[in-house]
Amino acid sequence: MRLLLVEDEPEIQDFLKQPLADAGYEVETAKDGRIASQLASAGKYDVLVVDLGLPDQDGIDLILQLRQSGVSSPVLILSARRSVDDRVKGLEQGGDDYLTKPFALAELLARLRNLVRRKLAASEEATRLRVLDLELDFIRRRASRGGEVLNLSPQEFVLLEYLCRHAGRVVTRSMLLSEVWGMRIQPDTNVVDVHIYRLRGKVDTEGREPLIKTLRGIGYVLKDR
Amino acid sequence: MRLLLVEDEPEIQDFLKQPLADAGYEVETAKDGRIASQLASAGKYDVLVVDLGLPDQDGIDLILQLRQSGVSSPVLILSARRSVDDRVKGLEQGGDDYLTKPFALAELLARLRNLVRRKLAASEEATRLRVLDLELDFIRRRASRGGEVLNLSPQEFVLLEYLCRHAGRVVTRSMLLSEVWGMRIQPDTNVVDVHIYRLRGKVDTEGREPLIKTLRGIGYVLKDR
DNA sequence: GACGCAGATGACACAATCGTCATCTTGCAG
DNA sequence: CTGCAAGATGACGATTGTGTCATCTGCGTC
Repeated sequence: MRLLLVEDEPEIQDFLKQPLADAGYEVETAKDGRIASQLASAGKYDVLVVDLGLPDQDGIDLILQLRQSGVSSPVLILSARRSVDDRVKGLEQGGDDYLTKPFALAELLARLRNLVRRKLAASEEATRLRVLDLELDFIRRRASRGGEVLNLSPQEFVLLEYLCRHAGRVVTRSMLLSEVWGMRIQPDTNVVDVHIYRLRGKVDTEGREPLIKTLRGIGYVLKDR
Repeated sequence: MRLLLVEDEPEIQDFLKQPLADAGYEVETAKDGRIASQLASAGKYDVLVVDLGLPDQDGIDLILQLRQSGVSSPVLILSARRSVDDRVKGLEQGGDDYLTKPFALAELLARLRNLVRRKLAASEEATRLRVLDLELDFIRRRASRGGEVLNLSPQEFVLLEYLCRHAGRVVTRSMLLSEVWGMRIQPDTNVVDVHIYRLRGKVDTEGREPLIKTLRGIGYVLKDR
């Protein structure tokens, strides 16, 4: 994890640098806003620690400026300003967390870990979907069951995605036709049946518990437990 | 935004409920761990506010339990326990933020907004990619330029994705062959050239500034500014 | 300015995907 | 138990996607 520490006081820098490194961060430091801007725009940091009291610029302005130029890494603000107003302002203007000095090192570390963890978790959640032993990866457009990759056609993947997003709930033919196939009007067709059939051939292979259930006269359900 | 407030003291509940509603949250409340578990597992909340001092269960245990059962919404801990140890423990065991009582309403609101905003931003970032006026949507597998949707084949999409993820940097043929086509050994082929050609026909259409540049003898670059 | 080669382009063939249809199977009502 | 209708299955043809090859173009060198 790459971390940018923006802090002008050498004592605090020294106080933080080693423990942060011990905690597994690759730490780089900037002692004023100008340097921080340069570093942050160039390198990709996983998290930033910003002291508000900088010699050349207000820390809040620095953060606003970074956000403007597309830096979206989480920012933890470190500040001697303890008032509610200051805290609220910091949190609203692009800071993701706010810690007042004096602070406990352990708490700083815990909060940093959290910022990073939250971001990873959110990405993970947005790009993957799991239903029982079924797993969809939307970035790679790959599905797997029990760890084994399924060789799905594009359409099959979309169909399975829809089923997974509605796992445990009934899905009718007309829902599928309009949502997956984008057919407003629904002519006499059995595309859905055929695709479900093909999908079953790949997902519910012999020896596995069948996940795609038929509800006669209604539609289909994907088992979710 | 749906918010679950887990708090046993009626005064604090009352104190918070209206302001939270005013801030735009649909608030539901639980006065002990059991009720909170039920509600949280059933409904999808965008954020949880949990008081640690519950009558039937320690709040930390509740959070651990929720995480276990797959609830991944961000949690803000509210607590009278002010020690560093308590705060660190709360933050490490599944809490995403920790506010000690007494607290300022404005700060609670600011921190809540932050939790939600962060999560949305991270999802957004993970599922979309923008390079100049080019935009890729990985969930829908759609690319657009200047708002206009491009009709790309699967392979073309993957190629464009690779170019975008390396925008501004040189991409050689052999990089593309191994990363996009998965070819370890690289026979004499011009697939890359052909696909770049086809991609250009859709991305760099007439009247637009060409984004896919050729570096003779080296490879290609996607312009990023 | 001519030449040579990297890259662009156009045409083709093969492969994968997708929707339709005809037929078979099976759950269920009577 | 029987018959029917919903759904499953198998096969086919149209369409689209993808890689190869032959040829053309134009950049950079001499």
